[in-house]
Amino acid sequence: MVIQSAETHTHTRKEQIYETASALFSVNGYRATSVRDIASALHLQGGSLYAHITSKEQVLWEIISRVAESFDNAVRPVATAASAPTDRLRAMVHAHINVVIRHSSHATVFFQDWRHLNEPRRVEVLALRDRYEALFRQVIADGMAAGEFAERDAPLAATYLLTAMNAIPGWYSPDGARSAHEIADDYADLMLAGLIRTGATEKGSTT
Amino acid sequence: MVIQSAETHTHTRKEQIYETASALFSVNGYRATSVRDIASALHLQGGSLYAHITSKEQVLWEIISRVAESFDNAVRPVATAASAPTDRLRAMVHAHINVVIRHSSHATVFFQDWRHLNEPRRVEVLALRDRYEALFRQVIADGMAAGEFAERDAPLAATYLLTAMNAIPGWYSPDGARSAHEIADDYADLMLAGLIRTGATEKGSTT
DNA sequence: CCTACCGATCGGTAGG
DNA sequence: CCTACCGATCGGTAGG
Repeated sequence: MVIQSAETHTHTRKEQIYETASALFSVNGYRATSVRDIASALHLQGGSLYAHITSKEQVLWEIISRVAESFDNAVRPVATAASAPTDRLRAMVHAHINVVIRHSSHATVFFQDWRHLNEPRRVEVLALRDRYEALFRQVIADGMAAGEFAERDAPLAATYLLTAMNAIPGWYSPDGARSAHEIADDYADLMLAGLIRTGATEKGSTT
Repeated sequence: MVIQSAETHTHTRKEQIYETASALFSVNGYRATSVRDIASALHLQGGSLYAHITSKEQVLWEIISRVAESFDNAVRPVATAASAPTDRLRAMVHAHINVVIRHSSHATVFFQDWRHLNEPRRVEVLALRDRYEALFRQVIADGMAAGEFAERDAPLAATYLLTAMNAIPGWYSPDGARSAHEIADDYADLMLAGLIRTGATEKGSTT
């Protein structure tokens, strides 16, 4: 076999189900996608899915928990690196946007359908999310403590940045004019300019 | 009768239905909210709603088209004012965030459930939205042409700002530490700092 | 993995 | 605005 599948672990049926479900959920939403929609996209009968899954909600959980882990794996290392806050934040923006675009449909399902998880999992994913977003709040707070960033509301700035990045799958097209890397650069520029101390050289800021 | 209703036009049954539906859609989503959920929140039987509405989707359309109009009414006047781009953009951010917070549930339904509109309306709301977002793209482009803002990707900057503002109902709480006005101020500051020409006084920018 | 089925619920209507 | 109902579809299961 010379040509490999474009997807990552699409060899097993289980993985195919997750990929197909993710694609359908991301476009139509979890509640508007039936188990039979997923099955027929795989040329299966409705009930046949249950040889591989235990419930529709378990599929949702699988999609969401996996992409949550991808975000953490990609961003936590650069967030906790030894470099300056400015450099760390720029690297985090690149890492986050990379995941958001590479796992576009999974990320969309995460952000749009987490409400439909049942109760132990719903609260768990919110905790994971908060723990992750704390990485951004922390770097911004670090930048202020180090004097690189002006003093302002760090959690609000983190939310501003994160919500803008998380909306990218809603409008991004791989055929569009801008690559993921260019978008990440622009977003980091816009954010950093808003944070960095003006008149950093301490001359010429006496307007 | 001394005490008035807290809601705006809650006198007619139709308006009560739209308000109730908006509250339920915004929390659980359009597809996860049944016509009977709306009815029972109003202490009615399921079928009784159809004395006032023609379909569930018409209710969705009413909610979405009205809040879309609210956005336009609030922002278009300040977007087309005679003032400088910097001042106009700041005023637009305030006006937009005001609508987003004052009509929180309607705005959430707009952003999260427009996909569930049927076809003539779905494309219509997308056109309205694009026409509206063009106001932001235009002011940013104006600011660049006037030399107030540095040259960059204006549509991308507009998307960055709009998506961040539109996510506010997802985390904002009226009991929280920050008022709508303070959030608008901070968001405008963060955005404008990212756009405005550095070293505007043309001295001290020779790093 | 299929056929055939389960009870529950969906949006909507008739007829008052 | 209610009672009673419609056909369609839902997530999930039995038994092979």
